[in-house]
Amino acid sequence: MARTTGHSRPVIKDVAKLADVSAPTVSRYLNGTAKIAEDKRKRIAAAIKELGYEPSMAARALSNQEMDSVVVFASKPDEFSTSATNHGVEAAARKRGFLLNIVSLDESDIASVEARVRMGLAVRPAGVLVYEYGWAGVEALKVIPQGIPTVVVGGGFGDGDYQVINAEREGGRWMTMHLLDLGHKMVFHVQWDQETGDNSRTNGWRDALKEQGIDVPESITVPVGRLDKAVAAGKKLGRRKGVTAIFAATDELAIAVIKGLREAGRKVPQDISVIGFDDMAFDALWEPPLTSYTQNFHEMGQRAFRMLFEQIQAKRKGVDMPPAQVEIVQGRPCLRASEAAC
Amino acid sequence: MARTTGHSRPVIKDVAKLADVSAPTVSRYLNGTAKIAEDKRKRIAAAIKELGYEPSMAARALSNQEMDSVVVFASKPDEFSTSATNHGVEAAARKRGFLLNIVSLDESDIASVEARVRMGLAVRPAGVLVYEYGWAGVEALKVIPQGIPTVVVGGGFGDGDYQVINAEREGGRWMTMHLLDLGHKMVFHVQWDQETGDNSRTNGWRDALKEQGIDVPESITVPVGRLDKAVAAGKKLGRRKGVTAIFAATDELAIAVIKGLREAGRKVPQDISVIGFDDMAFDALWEPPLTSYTQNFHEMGQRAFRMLFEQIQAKRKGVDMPPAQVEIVQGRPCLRASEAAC
DNA sequence: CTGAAAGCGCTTACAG
DNA sequence: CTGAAAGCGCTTACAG
Repeated sequence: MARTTGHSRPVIKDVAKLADVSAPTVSRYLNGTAKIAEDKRKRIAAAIKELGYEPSMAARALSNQEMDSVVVFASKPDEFSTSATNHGVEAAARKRGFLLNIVSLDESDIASVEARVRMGLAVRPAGVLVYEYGWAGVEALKVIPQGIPTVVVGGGFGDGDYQVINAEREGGRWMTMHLLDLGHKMVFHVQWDQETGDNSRTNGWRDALKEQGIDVPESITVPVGRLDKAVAAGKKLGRRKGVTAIFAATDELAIAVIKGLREAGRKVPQDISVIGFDDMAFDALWEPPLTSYTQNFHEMGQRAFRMLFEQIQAKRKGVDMPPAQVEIVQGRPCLRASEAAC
Repeated sequence: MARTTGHSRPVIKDVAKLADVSAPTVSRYLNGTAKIAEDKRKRIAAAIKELGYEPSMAARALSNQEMDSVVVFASKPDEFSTSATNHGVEAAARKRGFLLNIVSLDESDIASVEARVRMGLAVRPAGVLVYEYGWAGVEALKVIPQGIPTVVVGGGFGDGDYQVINAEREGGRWMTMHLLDLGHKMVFHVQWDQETGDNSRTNGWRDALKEQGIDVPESITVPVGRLDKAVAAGKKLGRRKGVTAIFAATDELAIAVIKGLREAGRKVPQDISVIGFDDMAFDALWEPPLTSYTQNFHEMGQRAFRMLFEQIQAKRKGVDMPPAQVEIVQGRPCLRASEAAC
């Protein structure tokens, strides 16, 4: 024998003995994998309760060849979108008795992405969720072996067979259209200078303009994180003729642009309307209160888990995988007071 | 036999066979638990590499009676403090080959806290971290059995044998002192109407005032989340004689107070200085740029894991637990332009 | 509906 | 330094 046993926590055998049945029967009871005689059911239930028995996930995992858990590979761990999505995933997973492992993919070169994926997979999770908010998610997808249930969260269309994405492009279109409806003849767009996917708010801006037969100008790009440059861009816009409406790709950008506009002597929203995107906590307190668009990351997380769970169940039952699907989670405009009719 | 084997992933036996040694030898190699002849080491290393072998954490956990993982019980999953701390924990855990499980404790009644703790413990994690930013953390602590390595994160002094907390009280003292140093004779304090622990910024405010021999007034409380009430409180303060400096317990509160002050016709910082706490993303963009105080949650998370890991190692080696300890993580003032000399 | 047996992939006391 | 054996706590094919 390896070491002394001295159970501190009850194991299935203890339950079986107390209920006067065999361990497999307890197992079947627990997993609903066979019918159990009513009297035995009762005795088992009572024994579990009396002992405070909780099955060992490790033992179960060893037997099942996989854990009742899912791992999320998160490309931008410090962002609100990530933590809100995580929370949604966790809530949905918990209902199914699944545990959540988080492994972050930030700040990593490609080699390290692979190492982290291997590490996350070492527990043999039943499935994985990859957040494709950043490039690291894309890399992770490449090294995750086939056959393990996967859903891609937050990418563009076509990045995976199973995806849940937010209606970002639609949101951008909506916001732009809103400005157009207010009578503005043109809406300018300021964005960070980084690649955006197909499903981007920026493309939504283009969609709206095209829909109205307006020639789409170049968007104004600002080096990532350089708020001062965004202020400068705002100032420049403020001096330019014919600028009456601006859709900023993020609230931060909107605020910086407003600052620049003021430096150029323009008033918001009287002279120029400015709206943002993301609905950050401070928007309502801003002067003027900033109109924005909110995305429902918590909902995304929940749906992503459910989509993953369907695959997991199909795999466990040995039936066909559900058909490929992409779910789109709607967001919602938050109208405040930073825009006005033209 | 239970089911057909058909190894998709290599197991220790495969490595052993390829390296022409026994499985226990591979195990000892992997865990450094015995000396291995040099030639065998080489063969084993080569075999592992060739096969792309990764030990099964589940099997290991079953044998070791515990998993190489830690679980965090997070009382306020949606807050920045939580996700930043998580990230720090995860980074430190990863270096030790430990996985992180997150179980959130929000929105739960007491009964559900207990169920979640049981669930989190079902994997037999090597240790647990409980975030005591909210009451749920306190409850969780009550139901976590003795003997499992635990560290309390973000509570007050004395909430556990092992704690890491931020220098919040000291931060509050520092901020208040800063205002006093600028020549203000009194500093008022606005806070949310919720219980704050011993280690609170509010107590730091009291500390500073007392230190300077100033009678400590009642702090001004605002119902949680009611920003409009905070604006009203600011307005009231603006009309009151002799108010020259306000330390708001959070940046949101500071901004709302400033709004109220302006409604009362006062200028910030010319007439009245206002500073916040937490250093939120928008502070620098505010008008005026808001002076605040930043806490290092990422660092807290890292230290918390390391403190936990020491206990885990002690327990595994069977040596004495490290002495009880509380580590304090320093924050840092972020001086901007919302305060001025009196 | 139910039990005895074997197996999941590791680790460790035991005996060289 | 190293191997054969037994055990960790479950699950499942097999045979009633």
